[in-house]
Amino acid sequence: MTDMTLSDARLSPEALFDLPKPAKESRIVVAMSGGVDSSVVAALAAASGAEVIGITLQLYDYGAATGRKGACCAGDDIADARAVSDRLGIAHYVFDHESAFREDVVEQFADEYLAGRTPVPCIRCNMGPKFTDLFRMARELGADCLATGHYVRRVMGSAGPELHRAFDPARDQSYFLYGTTDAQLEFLRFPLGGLPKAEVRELAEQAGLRNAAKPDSQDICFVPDGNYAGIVKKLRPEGGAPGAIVHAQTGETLGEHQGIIHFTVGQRKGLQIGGQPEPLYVVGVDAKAREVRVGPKRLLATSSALITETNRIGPLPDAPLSAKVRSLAKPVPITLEGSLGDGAATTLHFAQPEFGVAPGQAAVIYAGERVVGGGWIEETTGAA
RNA sequence: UGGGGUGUAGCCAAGCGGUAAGGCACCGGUUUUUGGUACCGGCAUGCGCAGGUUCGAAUCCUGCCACCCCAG
Repeated sequence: MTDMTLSDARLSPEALFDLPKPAKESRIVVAMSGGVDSSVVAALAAASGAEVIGITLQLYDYGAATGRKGACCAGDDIADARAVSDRLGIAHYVFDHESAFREDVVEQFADEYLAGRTPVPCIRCNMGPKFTDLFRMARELGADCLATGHYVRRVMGSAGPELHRAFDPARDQSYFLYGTTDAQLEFLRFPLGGLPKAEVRELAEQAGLRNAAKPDSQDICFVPDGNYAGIVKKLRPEGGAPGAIVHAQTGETLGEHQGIIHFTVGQRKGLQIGGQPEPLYVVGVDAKAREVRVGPKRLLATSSALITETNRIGPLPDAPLSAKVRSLAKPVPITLEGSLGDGAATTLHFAQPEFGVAPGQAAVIYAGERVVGGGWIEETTGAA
């Protein structure tokens, strides 16, 4: 780690970009958010000798998010991406994708909450603006590949490229990329998937990037100060309509809430119901009745989940499968009932009861380190 | 009106003369490119009010107040 430089063997163009022709004859488009990670990707690409074009998408009105630290793709971030590109001597384009992002990601985000579900905007964003729009632009620019700063690995298998979890499990972002299609994966490169974060920061410093010490992004990029409900209510005021908090077993009304958009299955905090012998968790959200159903933790136990709009990456292996139903979780053993991919609906059975499985979230399916695919959680069945 | 009971933090609640358990809620922190979860920490100079007994009272005594139940 101490002797690391941009000419390190592990950081060779072959290892990082797997180009179809010599680097000197290649053109790499880098998706630059303005953060450290994608900046380092740009630096690595530039060091490979290839022609590099950085692209930054402006996804939302950053005026609204001014002063926010750790946001991606806006304001200072765009300036950072530009400054990094200048320093590296690469071309850099900024495209205004605000309206598309608003339609594909933000509006849907709000609608999901209104329907009593819990969306994952980062996945929608990857499926739409990042891997569809950016993908097309890179193609149009005659690029040989599109490189991003995601912490996942693209590994060549016998049947083509596979998507694998990051080398650094603490950084793995595969949960957010299950929707990647085979065609996209063919063209995509994830140079950081094999590196620990600390090393990436070191590379940023060595390259003299001004955002080397920039905080990691977190929360939702278009939500200033983490108050997602505020955004939803701004877009859909009806989301703040009050309703009852009802005990799922006794039917007793325990309290009132200020809008179902504030709640998600598995949530414990914010119910403001005291005097209970054990904590209460949200076990269901009834959007029609504007009712939040609560109960003890054991009511969260789920034995299976119906997932829809499934995607499969590469062939389904003959190997034990596991799944993550949230970003921060260890994959748990599962079996599938039904086919995976091409948008089919499939039922996923947990070997052991899983707690806090929320409709609207993604279930991402793994075979060991490999991401096999996934889908949106439509409904769940209690283990009781 | 008579008889009985209860009043301890936002809520539930232990304590029964030795200097305020615990749970829920709430707040803060850690973790984290979704929402959450989990973990750690904080949270009554005070026990309905006013007197009294005692070295010492939430705990004993007296009075008052409030609420609940039964009776009529």
